[in-house]
Amino acid sequence: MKKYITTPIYYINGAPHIGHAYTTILGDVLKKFETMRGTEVFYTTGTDEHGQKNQTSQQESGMALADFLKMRSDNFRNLFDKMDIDYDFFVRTSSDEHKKVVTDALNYIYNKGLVKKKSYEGLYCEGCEQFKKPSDLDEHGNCPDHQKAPKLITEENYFFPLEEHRQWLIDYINTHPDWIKPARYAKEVLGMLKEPLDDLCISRPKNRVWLGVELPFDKDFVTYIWFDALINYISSIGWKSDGDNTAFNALWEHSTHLLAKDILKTHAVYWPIMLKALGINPPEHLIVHGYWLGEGGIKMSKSLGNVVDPYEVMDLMGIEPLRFYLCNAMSLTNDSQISVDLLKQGYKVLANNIGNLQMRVLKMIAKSTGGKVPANVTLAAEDKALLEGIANTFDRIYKYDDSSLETVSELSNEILKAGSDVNAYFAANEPWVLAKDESKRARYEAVIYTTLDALRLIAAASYPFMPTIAGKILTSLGCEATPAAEFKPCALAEGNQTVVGDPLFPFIG
RNA sequence: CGCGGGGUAGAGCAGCCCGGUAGCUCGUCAGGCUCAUAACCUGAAGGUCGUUGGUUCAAAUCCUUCCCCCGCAACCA
Repeated sequence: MKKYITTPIYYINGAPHIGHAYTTILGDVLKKFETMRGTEVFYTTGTDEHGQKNQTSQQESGMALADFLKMRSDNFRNLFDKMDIDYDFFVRTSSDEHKKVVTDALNYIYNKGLVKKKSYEGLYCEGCEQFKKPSDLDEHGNCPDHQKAPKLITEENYFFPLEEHRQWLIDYINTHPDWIKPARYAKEVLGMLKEPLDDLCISRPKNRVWLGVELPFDKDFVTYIWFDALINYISSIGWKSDGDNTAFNALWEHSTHLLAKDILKTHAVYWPIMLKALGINPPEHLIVHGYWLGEGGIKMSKSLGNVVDPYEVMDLMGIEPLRFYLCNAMSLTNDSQISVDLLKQGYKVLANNIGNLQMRVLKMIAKSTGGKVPANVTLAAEDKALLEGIANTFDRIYKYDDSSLETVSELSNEILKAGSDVNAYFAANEPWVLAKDESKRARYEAVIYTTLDALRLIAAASYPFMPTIAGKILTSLGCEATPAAEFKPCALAEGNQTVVGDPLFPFIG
């Protein structure tokens, strides 16, 4: 089996922020988790480069269109590269390959008679360059952002009816309780489906918006940006409107879209209905997460000074501790707070629990045995219980049927708990006292072996979050740097040469 | 009554579905240890679990009243 994991494609009319970083990191962690347990993963991310705002920004920039789009897209790609994201494909909606699939998909539904043209009358705010609903306006009927009355305009557009599929979608959600995770977001979608669905407007007249995919059946229009953007999930893995889709189907069958809650409706309502029209099943899972809020639990904003910049915090603590922190701290059901103080706090826990544990045991053994892992040790019941407890916990998590937000959250928690347990074990057994008494040599070696083996298990379990650091810990124990998802106690080879290196989590103040 | 989520020690969170001595991390204080990265271990202080009423032998947990915060309702992870 091969799995397909996607992030949303990011809208390039803005700088990458911690939320983009998080979603993309989450996908990478899931990919590494799956890969470790032997499941191949095709992981995609990319950029959404069409639409009115990009068009306006490009014009203001004075740059050539292709250069402008590449520059903006690279803002994202460079961040992901700096974060060592192991994506398999980076999709750009401005690419010919993607546009062809959008065109094919439009033709496909058009030829099936699923698109209708009608005139649309609405209140259009020229400042926002958007249609406004009456409920969007203030008490004077003005646009709240521009303090101006919107104009009533009429324009022809192409529409894709959704309402006839509403009951099907409700039934689908009710019969597939794992489709949208966590479950609270499935509830939210069911709420959206209580009211009839308006037809989805899938076109924009070129005189307003020209940056997009031209409609194949009417050259005066481009495709609505969301219709275009969602298609990336199938264009990235080679869907064809006519032709052999064997490879596509195999991958699509185990597909997971990661997304934040703000784009739930597009992914859980529009997208499955679009797919249905194309004769494609819904993706296997939607994994939805909340927002990162700034200090005080309020939205990040530059004026409040509570923005957490991904580059800044990466420079502060390193990408891998940041990955661990974000996966550990994101709430399963709520928005989560993030600040430099909280990040430092999370880093400190990692450094003290795991970094310090590695250092204390390695330095001790370097003095007593020249760094060799003790051989022929006899473990006490307490030693075995500790190792079995840790191994069984990780083994259980790594054998879950699915991997999701809950999985990475539980795994990260158990890693920290194991670190605490081993530190407590180490202190309780006082190997530094045992070392001074030659008659207690056997016990000393058993305690050291147990601690080293526990550290091995913890490092292996940490691999999806911190591949390089986990690899360094494993190498320092004389093990392979790339672990498999096998969590057996007492599997550390006796006689391995251990090496004391530099601190893996240096003090950051 | 538009939909959904939240309100638990100074801070950040878990527990709530399947009622039964209120838990974790950070911070604070005291003690211990000295192998180790301003580290580690142990203990303590600190919460009437937003509010009202109810069900129950028993409610953070179930039902109910009200208050507050946040998100969504064609920008944005």
